[in-house]
Amino acid sequence: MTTARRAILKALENSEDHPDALMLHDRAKEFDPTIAQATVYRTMRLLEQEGLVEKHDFGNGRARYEEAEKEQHDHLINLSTGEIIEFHDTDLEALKIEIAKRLGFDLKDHRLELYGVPKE
Amino acid sequence: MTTARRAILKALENSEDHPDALMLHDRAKEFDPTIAQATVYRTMRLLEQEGLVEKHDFGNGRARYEEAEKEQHDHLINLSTGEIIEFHDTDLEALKIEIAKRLGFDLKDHRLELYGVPKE
DNA sequence: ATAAATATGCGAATGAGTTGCATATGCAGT
DNA sequence: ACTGCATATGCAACTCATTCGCATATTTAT
Repeated sequence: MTTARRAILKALENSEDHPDALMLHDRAKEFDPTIAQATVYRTMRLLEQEGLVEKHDFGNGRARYEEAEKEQHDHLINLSTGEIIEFHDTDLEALKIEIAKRLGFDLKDHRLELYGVPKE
Repeated sequence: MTTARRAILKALENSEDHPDALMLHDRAKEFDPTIAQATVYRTMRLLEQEGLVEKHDFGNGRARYEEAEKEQHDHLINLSTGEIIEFHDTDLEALKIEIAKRLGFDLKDHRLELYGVPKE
């Protein structure tokens, strides 16, 4: 547990917005001004492997991260603002498992993103 | 309509396996041996913009393509083999739209991939 | 406190995809 | 078919996110 890692973890805890590696680097600098980009990348990879963090690709070139804790959820991206909204739907979860089963598979993972614009 | 583009289109028609740009380049060489990578990339971008092709990211670094025609479908990736299976589920479609609506959005696009291993 | 193990910073390397530019090609209009 | 011009191509150089090598610094086990 190093200064750099503590800085990254704090930056992550303070972030509610699915930050990317660059944002995390900036935010972590507040707690460890000398932290390097490479360290952020290395640490995020580690955290992801440990299952403490989830990595997402919302299609903007950079990977985005969030703490892996809360109940399973999916994301809706507001195409007008880029805002990311989390949602959870039990029917949807069940349906995903059911579809995989129907195709002869055990569902191990999945990725669902909805892209939408605000109504009217 | 150039030789290079015809080659790429033929390569694409002959491909049932969601090829990436490298695979398409190789396959297009059969019809135009001097075709360049850059041309494949440029053409795929064009085809995607024209809506003739869909670009997917199945999480292996390279974008994968398929002709945009058939009815809307999602993908299940067999984690054991890398094979990509297409499926369509009406309930799922309806549910996605319904969830977006519930959150106050009109669904414009979505991305769903299931990752699974063969049962038992 | 010391040594062995691990993490860091830096800059260089990677790899997918893009781009600048000079040349080649497709496509009118004749 | 022929000329002109717009567009596409090949090539090599470039971008940008991410990774890596390595010498040094920090942790952790002893």
